[in-house]
Amino acid sequence: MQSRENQFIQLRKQKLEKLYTAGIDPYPIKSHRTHKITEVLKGKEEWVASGQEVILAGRLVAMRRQGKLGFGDLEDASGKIQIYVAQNLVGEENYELFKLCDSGDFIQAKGTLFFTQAGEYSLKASQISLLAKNLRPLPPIKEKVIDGKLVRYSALSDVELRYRKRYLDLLLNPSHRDIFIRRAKIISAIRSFLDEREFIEVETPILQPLYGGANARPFVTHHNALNIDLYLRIATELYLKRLIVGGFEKVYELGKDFRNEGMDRTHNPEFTMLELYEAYSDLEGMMELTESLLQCLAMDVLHQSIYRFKGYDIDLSKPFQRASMQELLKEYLNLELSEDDYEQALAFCKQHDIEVPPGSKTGKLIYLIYEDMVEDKIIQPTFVTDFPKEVSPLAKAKPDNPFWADRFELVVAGYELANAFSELNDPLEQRVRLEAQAALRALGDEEAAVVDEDFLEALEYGMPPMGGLGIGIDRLVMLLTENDSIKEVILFPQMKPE
RNA sequence: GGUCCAGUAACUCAGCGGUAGAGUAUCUGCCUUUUAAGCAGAGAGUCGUUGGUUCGAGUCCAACCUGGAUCACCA
Repeated sequence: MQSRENQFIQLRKQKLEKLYTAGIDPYPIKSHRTHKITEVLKGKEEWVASGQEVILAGRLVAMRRQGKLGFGDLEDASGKIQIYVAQNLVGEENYELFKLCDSGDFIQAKGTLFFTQAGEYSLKASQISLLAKNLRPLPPIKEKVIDGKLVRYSALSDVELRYRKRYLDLLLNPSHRDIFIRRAKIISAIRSFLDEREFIEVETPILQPLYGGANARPFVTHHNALNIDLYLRIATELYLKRLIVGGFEKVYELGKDFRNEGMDRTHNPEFTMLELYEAYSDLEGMMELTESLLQCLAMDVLHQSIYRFKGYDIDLSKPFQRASMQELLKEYLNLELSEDDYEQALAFCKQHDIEVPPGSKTGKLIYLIYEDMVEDKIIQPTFVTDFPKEVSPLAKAKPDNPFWADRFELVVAGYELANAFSELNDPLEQRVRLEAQAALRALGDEEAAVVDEDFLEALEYGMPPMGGLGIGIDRLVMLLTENDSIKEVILFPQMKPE
């Protein structure tokens, strides 16, 4: 007994045979499109009046045949139009071809534009031809425009199927296509913004002999010719800084990082990061840059600076609020902690079931409390400043109190969107910090950083003072497309094998 | 990893102890201005998997698989 699906496919294959018998190539090498559909959708009356013949091509997404005439909906990437195919216009032979067409086929239709009796703007075909036969029926989608709103009577909504066979999702759910179009616009706008400010886009190794620049467990792979293990990068930071040592003043990289950790609504094992470094700038400069960038994205992509996300009105017009971590603990938890309050901080963690990794000192505890109990409550764009130095091994300490690092994270709608600091350029101090991380590793913290001697050597040659900024692009896209799952903004999210 | 929810026809779902259902899709017939086309008819499901309870299991129970939500860790 054949599966139902195979029976569907068998039927289509029988049609293929009929096409071959009729001497029709179901997969011809050339198409002859003269216009994109969107082009004929502009100036409809003029097209109709001119009687100009056009050839449109696309996927047949719906068929309404009735006797010796029929209608179909033809869709290309630019739009959708109805085609009208009548036997007395295309001829008996060509009409037989139309009868062998299924929804899902790619076809091209030659003809002129007109309005049907029902008033729908359509292509009146003088000839149709097949461009690519569909063998596997698409899930049926019925839709109708009521009061200007598109009503769908059924849709591909199975989340797993949507992610595993993303092409079907994109094909059948046009609004999901729009998410990725917007993603592309965001990335393109970021590039323009940085290019205009004279940043140089660079590419640094994804395969690295040592990993660094963040706290995370890496993926390990093996290079056969060198017979060494290599790590997939967890961040681009240490290589970009080497470039500043090498004389570049403004660099950025937009690319994938890889972290061997859990997956959930906000984490995919590979994700897209923007990192940039600007010599002679500082934290203030990074704030200005971040504000301007987000403002620019809001206007270029959203065309407005205030928009709804998860029921909140998010206002991306600058300047953003600023608050130190200490101030936020006071504001949200009525908790006053400073560098000497280890016991108090520890007690608070225990009281609120916050897991404390071995080797944690006061700074780590303050950071844990903030992350656990404050971060997700911050809705409007806020620069959270003054992170404990203990959790910022690559950032400069604040001159007035070296317990704190000159660092900020930008939090929007409870998400950490950007992370920036005045980059540590003192090679001896950097060594001490990395060795402290190594000590944490020895205590069992698998995410603590490793000591990168080559990086330290580069710093010894001298690196100017500078500001650095990292922005998680997937989360940014989530925010600007109003999605709260990272899988919705990644075309092919990581899934368990079937 | 913990907890909760879900998996029935190609799609969306109903059925929750007694012979597997609907709409759409598909196939056949009719139909020259339809548009969720229409009318008439037909075919189509190991009811996620494996066990168990029962005279009898999509239906109850258990385990497992897959996914989603949520909590814990991280961007």
